[in-house]
Amino acid sequence: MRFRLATWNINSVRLRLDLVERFVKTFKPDVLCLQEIKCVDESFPELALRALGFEHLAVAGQKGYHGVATLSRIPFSGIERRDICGRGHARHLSVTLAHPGRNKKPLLLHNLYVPAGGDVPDPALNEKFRHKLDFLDAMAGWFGHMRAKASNRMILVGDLNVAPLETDVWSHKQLLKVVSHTPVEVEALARVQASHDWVDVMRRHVPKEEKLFTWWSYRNRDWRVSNRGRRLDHIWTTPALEGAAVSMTVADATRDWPRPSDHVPVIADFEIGDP
DNA sequence: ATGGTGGCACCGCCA
Repeated sequence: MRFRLATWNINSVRLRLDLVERFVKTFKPDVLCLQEIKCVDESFPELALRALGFEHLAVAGQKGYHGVATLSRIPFSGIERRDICGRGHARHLSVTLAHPGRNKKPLLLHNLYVPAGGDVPDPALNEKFRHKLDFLDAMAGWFGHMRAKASNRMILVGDLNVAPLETDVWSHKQLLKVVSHTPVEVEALARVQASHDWVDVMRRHVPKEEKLFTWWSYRNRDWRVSNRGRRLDHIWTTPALEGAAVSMTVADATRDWPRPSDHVPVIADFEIGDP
């Protein structure tokens, strides 16, 4: 089973439908996970995306904010939306990809949008930061609980809104007190990662000494020159799929397309064996 | 030390 998987925080799917079309025609993903679609299910541009070849769609929308969607050329079953922190936000969607192989072991794909967390990195002063930490803890608890079960073939993608490594930000020192790179968030994300022994696919392909970003603020005029980026978007797999991601690309060319998202897509090619 | 931009819904919130 071979397929190309992409994840992209699109920052309004309706406004940037043309960018999605251009991305799909250029990079030809088989499965595309979107975050921040910013629309309710009813106004999701399903027909236009079906026309691009994605016959299988799962949408978890919400009015105005957040929202995730998973589009696929590969059939899937078992769509699940999970309200991870109990606030009614649409921040998670998982689908079970059908495996054409003989053993048909399920492959569970999680699409996540972790709360950004506001500006003040203090849970006592900033409820949004509190929510972010709670959300990450809930993720760790949930995946830790799942660990006992048979779900050993999972992929997790999305905007996790945390840049864990020093080289995941343009300046480790200058961002230590900036939400997305504070030690308390990095530790919380590390607990999520440890909860199911998740493998950081992007860093299996790019050494941790090298800078690697997926997001550049709209406030930086010349984003490529100043290069004040962060790696907020991630692709993880369970250890059973370690090595299945044979290549990885950050499609940063999209950041120069007209009216871009502030995030760029991350792409991984998977080759998954039968058992 | 500050402010810089963008989307959606509504006269601010969230990123």
